[in-house]
Order: sequence, then C-alpha cells, then structure tokens
Amino acid sequence: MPELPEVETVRLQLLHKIVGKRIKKIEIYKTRTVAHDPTFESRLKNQTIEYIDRIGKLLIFSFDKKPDLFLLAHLKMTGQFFYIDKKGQIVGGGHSDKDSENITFPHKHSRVAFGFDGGGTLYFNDMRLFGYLKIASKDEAEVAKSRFGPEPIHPEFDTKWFTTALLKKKTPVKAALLNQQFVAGLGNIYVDEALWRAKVLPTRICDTLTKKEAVVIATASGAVMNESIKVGGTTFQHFIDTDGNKGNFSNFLKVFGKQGTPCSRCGTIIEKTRVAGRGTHFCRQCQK
DNA sequence: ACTCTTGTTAAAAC
DNA sequence: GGTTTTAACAAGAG
Repeated sequence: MPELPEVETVRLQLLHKIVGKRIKKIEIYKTRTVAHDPTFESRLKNQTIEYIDRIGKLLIFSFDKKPDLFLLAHLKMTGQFFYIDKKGQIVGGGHSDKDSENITFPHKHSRVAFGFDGGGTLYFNDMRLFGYLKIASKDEAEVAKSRFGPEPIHPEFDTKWFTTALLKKKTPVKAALLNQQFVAGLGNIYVDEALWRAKVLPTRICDTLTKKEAVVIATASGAVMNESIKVGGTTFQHFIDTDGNKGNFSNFLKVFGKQGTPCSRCGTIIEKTRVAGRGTHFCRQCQK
C-alpha cells in the first residue's frame, strides 16, 4: 500500500533515473490505465522530463519547454514504477510481490512502458488496475493539487490550524487522518502507527480529543512518515523501491499487522478491528 | 466458494 | 442540505 513515504521514495529515485531523458516511444498495454486517452502517446512523445513533484500520494511529472503539460501518476493500491536501463538491469521502482531478479518486462501486470532515448525503459505496473497515468494542463494540475490538505511532514506544518480543525470534527480520529483533503499522505499503515505513538485510540471522536492530544497526533504523524522516508518506506505486502528493494520501515512497525503479539510499550496483546471501513490495529492498554 | 485486503470517490444514508 | 458512512472498483491470497 503505497502511502506518502513510499511515493516519496519512488519520486526521489525516479528523479535520479529519468529527469533529462527524452521519451522516444510509449506502449500502452491497458488503455484503462491512461483513462482511455487516445492522445496519450502523441502528446508525451519526444518530450523531455524536467522534474517530478509530489503532493500527498500523487506524482506530477513536468516537461522541458512545455509549461502547460503535466503527467499525473497515482499508484493507488498496487501501482509500481520500474526503470530498466539499456542493459536490461532493473533500476526503477514501486510495488511488487515477486523477487525483482526474476522479473522480465513487460510482464502480465505491465500497463504502460515509456522508452527513452539511449535505451532505458520506465514501466508502470499495476496488478489491480486502480492506479492511473493522466495528462493534465497547468490549470488541471493546479486543481488536482488543490484537493490535498497540508502534509504533516512539512517543516512548517501548521499545528495550530490542525488542532483547531481536528477538534471540530465529529468523525473517528482515524477517518479524519485518512481524509487526504484534510491532511495529505497518511494511509492505513501510518495512521495506525501515528495513533499508537500518540497513545490515542483510532475510534476516538475528534471533538473529544484534548488540544494536547491533537498536537501529539500532528507531531507523531509527521515523525512516523519522515522516519519511514529515511529508510525507503514500508513493505507490508508488495512495495519495492525503484531498485527492486523492499522498504526497511517494515522492521519499525509497532502496531500495523501486529495483532496477536505483545505491545512493545506495555506488553498487552495488540488487537485488530474495523474503523472507518479499514482494518485497524491498536493497543487498548496504552491508547486511550 | 467465500472472505479479506486498500486509496479514493461516488452514492447512499443520516 | 451539509455531513458522515457505505459500497464500488479489481484481482489475488488465504
């Protein structure tokens, strides 16, 4: 499940791999992935990748001398980017359930391939077809960006605003944190981890939280994602980075997937329930 | 064969 | 009628 730290891991690696490269050829194996856009190849062909930005879990590619052309990419559940250089060696990344050494491309989950001058190829793979690649104008890209709230990892994240806004909500705190329009980047894994760190139950209704708890939730949300980015994200089921490596943050998870095992803080058995329609992990002893 | 998995959103319920 | 919850999407694992 790629969340902000996994998407950021992919972005940082792709910056090194494909910025400055010119798209020579595009193959579309599944038109659904490009929203059945018949102009997808013709509009991107011969364009040179200028930069790759990110907001929340959305990647935004820009192109040299094309100020009104952007490519929006969302990995959703199982999307992954793989970059293979001209020698056929895997250099790129995303989300997979197989050992990278044994993969040949394209494989049955490859949806789009970008061939670059010089021989490198970027594959977009997506088993469950929820992910998408979409061309956008500058205005459309701005609209897409405007749908995201601020990111807790930002050094100037406005904790005061967050606290005030959070305390007005009447939803379970987990639902609020999963809402990308409110705050961007958290998904099921990092919400559970952040709430465990903050010692707050995911079921707590926001307007029953104290200001102090809200501040700790903000701090924990940013910290858990920043720590994950430093070690290349979390691999729980599928995620692998642009070099085919698994994310090391899996080793630091405290509650996600830990049901039935003792809480590392107090020894109480971690439980799993359903909150906001999602599998939710918590310690009933030290989260209140 | 049936249930469970999740990011996002549209539809439904409140 | 604005807010909150549920279902749908897809495909695979168990």
